[in-house]
Amino acid sequence: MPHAHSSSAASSGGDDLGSTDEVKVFKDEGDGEDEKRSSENLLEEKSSLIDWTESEEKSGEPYPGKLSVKSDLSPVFGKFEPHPATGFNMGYLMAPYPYPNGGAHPLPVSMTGKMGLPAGGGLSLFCPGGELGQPPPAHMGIPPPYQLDSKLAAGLARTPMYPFPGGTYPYPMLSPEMSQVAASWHTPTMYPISSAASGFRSPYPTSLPISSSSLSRYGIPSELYRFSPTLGGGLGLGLGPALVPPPPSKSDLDSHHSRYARSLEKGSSSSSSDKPSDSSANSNNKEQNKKPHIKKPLNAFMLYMKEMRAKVVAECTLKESAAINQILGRRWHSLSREEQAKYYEKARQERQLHMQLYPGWSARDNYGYGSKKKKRKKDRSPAELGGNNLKKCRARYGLDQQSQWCKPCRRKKKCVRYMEALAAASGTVPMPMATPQSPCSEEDVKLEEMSDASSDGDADTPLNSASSPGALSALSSLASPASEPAPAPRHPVGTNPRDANNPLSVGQLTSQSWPRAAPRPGHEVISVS
DNA sequence: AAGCCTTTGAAGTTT
DNA sequence: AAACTTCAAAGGCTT
Repeated sequence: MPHAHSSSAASSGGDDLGSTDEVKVFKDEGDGEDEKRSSENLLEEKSSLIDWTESEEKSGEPYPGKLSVKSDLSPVFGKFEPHPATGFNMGYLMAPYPYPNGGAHPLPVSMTGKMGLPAGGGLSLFCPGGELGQPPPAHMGIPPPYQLDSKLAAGLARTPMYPFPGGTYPYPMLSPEMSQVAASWHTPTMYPISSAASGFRSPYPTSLPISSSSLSRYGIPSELYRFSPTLGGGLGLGLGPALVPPPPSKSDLDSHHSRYARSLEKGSSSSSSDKPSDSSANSNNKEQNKKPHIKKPLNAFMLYMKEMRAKVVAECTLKESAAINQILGRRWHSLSREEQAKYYEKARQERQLHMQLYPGWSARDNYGYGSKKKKRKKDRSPAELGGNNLKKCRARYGLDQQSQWCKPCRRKKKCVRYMEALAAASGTVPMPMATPQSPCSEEDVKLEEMSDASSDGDADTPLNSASSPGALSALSSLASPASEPAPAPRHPVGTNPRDANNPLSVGQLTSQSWPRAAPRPGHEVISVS
């Protein structure tokens, strides 16, 4: 992520751990020190998380003292210290960081009323007890745009797909240990589960011992490993070569690769992935065109997303992956280090297993896979980007009468939602929500453009001019209209954003995934005329 | 049908 | 070395 790098490089001395960089993005001049401390803490913590797994990997000594959570060498990977009823697996059902207003969401009750949302308790904005149970960055003072999806509002009545209340675990017959495993099964069941034969689209229960989940992902029948006396128990210890069962024969792998590749081909649904090819000629062509594709091992966040997505979908009534991913990104940041460590460790094992299975594989192999790789923004010509940006911006003012969104605006929904958020935050009468007559406002357009310019990393774009102290304030005024009181301090003094006891800190911590429309330094507001 | 969106992280490439 | 890019998952949405 270019913006991540740029910001981290500018502020953290290059220790790019990705997720913390933008914590600084919204910092106030006044509390820079605190923020710096917080951010450094984050960097430190996160890097220690990584070091922790890496050092273990290198030393062969399991978790040399940094964390005790892996002291249990149970065959069930991920058997960390059990969480209470609101622990990791289910903890998101309860807002871990209650809002000062006592509600389950960050908006004042009065504001929810203005937004036409149910005021008070039970149902938080759109994501009961879930992501939206976490405070937004204090500087915003408004709920995340995705909360304001009109679709979401329409979906408020949706029955949770996971109706069991927190604390009532759906697997009462299982031992606590197995319950944890079962919990990890829970999410994947949200997805269509292919047959074992089609295991390439397996539910991939990432909390399961890697022996089944990862193997199925890589197309290796778990049966090959299931009875390994070492693999499961070794998971917490890292997978030394001795612990890894002999990989399948080359023919096995080839077969699996092919299946895997087929099942993962863009456009081929999981349901059809294992059907015999209707046309052998077509099949052959495809096979020729697209070499067996060994996918990258999932990183920690991907594993987390895979595990949590369905739950978020169920809770928030959102279905769009982009919005879900934003939520998951925030949740990821709100995880404790132990919780994140679980996923870092899983990811490490994923990589290790992947290495064992595909010794010669390189991520490079997948570059440009299937030639599908779209013409990314940054690959586009200046004419496509910078040169036309202003035109695009102008075009954004045009209305698409058939659509409820501005047609030229890529993040249409967000535009509308952002406007709604602004209206709600300012206490003004919201503009018509998501009606065919609702354009993106100028402010919205500016925010979108700045966001685009930033994420595009397009230095030639006029929007991406040199950084200016005025940009932040200008944007601040956009996010927080003049009629509104000044936003809360972005970072409370002396708080560690990672500190779960610090309710405000979480939102700041997660500001990276917080609204794309949010301002970033280094981008001036320019008027689009 | 192909690509976008959106997230973080790993690993690759480029500067 | 730092910056930048690609790709992992996901599914609704747009073109």
